Amino acid sequence: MTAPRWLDETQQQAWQGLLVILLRVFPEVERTFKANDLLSVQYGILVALADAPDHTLRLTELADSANTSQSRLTHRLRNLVSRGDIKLTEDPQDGRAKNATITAAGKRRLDRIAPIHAENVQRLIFDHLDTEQTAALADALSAVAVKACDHELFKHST
Amino acid sequence: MTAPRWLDETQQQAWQGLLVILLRVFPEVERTFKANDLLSVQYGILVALADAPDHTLRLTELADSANTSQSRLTHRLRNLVSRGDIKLTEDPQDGRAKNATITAAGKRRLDRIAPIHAENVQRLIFDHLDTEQTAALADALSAVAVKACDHELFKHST
DNA sequence: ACGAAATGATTGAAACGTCAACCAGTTAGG
DNA sequence: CCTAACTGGTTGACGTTTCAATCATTTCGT
Repeated sequence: MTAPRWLDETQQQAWQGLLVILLRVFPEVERTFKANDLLSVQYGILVALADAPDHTLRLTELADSANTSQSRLTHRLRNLVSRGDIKLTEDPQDGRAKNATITAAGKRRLDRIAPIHAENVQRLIFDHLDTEQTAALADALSAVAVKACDHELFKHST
Repeated sequence: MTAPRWLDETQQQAWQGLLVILLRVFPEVERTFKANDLLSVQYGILVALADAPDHTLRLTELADSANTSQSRLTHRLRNLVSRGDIKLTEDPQDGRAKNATITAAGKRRLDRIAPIHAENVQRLIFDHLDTEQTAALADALSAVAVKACDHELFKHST
């Protein structure tokens, strides 16, 4: 085994910032969603479908778009389907697969909540950053995000 | 009501990055903690105590240091105490309050896991950023974090 | 074509987080 | 003093997340 790669001071500051956002900011965002009978994950699901061609996505693709596990998707889909925000249809090509489609009602709910959510994010995050900081943040975070979506990364390295 | 403050393209990119980190990277970090009989929240608790003068903190301060609610702290403290990583003592000054102290065993567990965690964070986050990006990230995130810890922010504005 | 492996999706149990209600001890007002 | 309001902390119930096990369907190897 080699020497531990400790975080330097700057890295610690960045990591601590992420922790604060995870543990303080996101829960606040979640509370707003809950006040509108939604979870942030469900919001992500609705957004992914609204942006998809034909308002439809195979469940596996949907899970990937919404950054969730399949099982979490199944669980969260339950209420959305029973409530009529999303419709499920079996894929004619592949007997295992299902397609999810956002309904008009689902689209309406999304449109109602989206501006509230946007305001929330502005208030909690971007109101405290100038243009340069925001650009730098987008640059750094998307670099990390791109790699995180390369699933290779998660097959523990040697 | 006024016009919605939609996120511009850069802001969306930044926000999407945060979501990927929340929904993909943090769970991966959490799995590593779990493999060592710990939750990330508990790790935060142990770190806060290890860094505190006398290895001791009042529970309210501990909750704040670890970015958790009091009730979550209580719940997560249970195992840590019963397992001997932390000791609770009643405050002599204030009959309501309690102090938490990290024990030698707790410190040992922390020291065992810290390097694994550091390696994980490097691999998942900082290995994909150069020095400038890391500095910019630290700058922006800590600006957001500082504000998030001003609790005023969370008393929904008018 | 036939069985084995892989894929798409669901299930259920156990652990976790949240929230509101609560208890106990302390502070402050009259 | 005595009670009301407040603070520190705990509890329990409910909904969510995770994880491993499962089922059905499709693909692959030979």
